[in-house]
Amino acid sequence: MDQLMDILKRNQLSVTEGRRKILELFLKSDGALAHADVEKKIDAGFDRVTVYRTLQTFVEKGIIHNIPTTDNSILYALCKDNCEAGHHHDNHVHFICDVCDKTICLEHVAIPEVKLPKGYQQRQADLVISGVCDDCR
Amino acid sequence: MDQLMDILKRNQLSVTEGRRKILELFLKSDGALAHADVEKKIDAGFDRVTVYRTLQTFVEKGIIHNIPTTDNSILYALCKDNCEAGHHHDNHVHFICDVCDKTICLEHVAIPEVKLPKGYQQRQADLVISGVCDDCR
DNA sequence: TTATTTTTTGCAACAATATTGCATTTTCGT
DNA sequence: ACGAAAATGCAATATTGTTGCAAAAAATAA
Repeated sequence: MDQLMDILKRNQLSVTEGRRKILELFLKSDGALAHADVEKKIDAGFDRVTVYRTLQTFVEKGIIHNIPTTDNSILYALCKDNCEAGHHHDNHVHFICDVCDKTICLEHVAIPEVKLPKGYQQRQADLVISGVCDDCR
Repeated sequence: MDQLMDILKRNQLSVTEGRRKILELFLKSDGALAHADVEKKIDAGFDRVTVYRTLQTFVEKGIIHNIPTTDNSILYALCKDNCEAGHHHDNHVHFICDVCDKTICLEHVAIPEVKLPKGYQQRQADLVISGVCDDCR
């Protein structure tokens, strides 16, 4: 299980217990995670600040990316292709259930091209679909 | 200018100065507004709590809706068609500029249908495109 | 390995944002 | 105008995110 270390090394990050644990959490959880989720699901007692900084670092390095939400929370999800820092062309489609609040990533769905007004340059596109998931019907 | 009163009445809301002012603000500003924007742009000194509650009420009534963002802020925008409370089929496309942070609503762009997994029911779809706007190039 | 440098962490304090209860005020229907 | 219902303001509280700095851990060099 050196996948964790690989990812961290590749991104020139020191390998620490906190980073390993958080990264591991993302690797084994299919959905997206909010800051609060990360804090809860990690048994070890890491400081809130550490979690904030770790997530921030991961985003900067392009290990994870954040997903738009309509409530004021930030959801983070793993970048499957571990894209280069700075330019993530992750065109993700996410489904948020109104009932159970779970967010899942629809990986196989592609976002069609959208024609933007003149002069607008697209970097990233996120499609967020909300409704009721299969479990909550 | 009884458009304001009309909207409020239609949604069974008492007509108060705060609600009129806030609704007016949305009507005359083309883009989306955050809570902070609303507070700033209203000259009258309304309590923060009132603004929170008003925005919440407007969302519940379907007068405004909120736009997904990747930072942890909530953006509100007017529902053009003043849809029924509860079911807003507002499939909005929004563009967020990475530089100036402005959010604009691309009204003429439609979100194509997306095939969801079995049992999933779509209520709303939001496409958020980020990049650089024409002004910031 | 040990010593030195660099990075990360935890703590504490702080700042910003959002929520709740309750008394007062305003609006609405009669 | 009057009484009932709804909205507001205030204070207190909760939640969430940030910053500075000293201690601890990890990386680098010898």
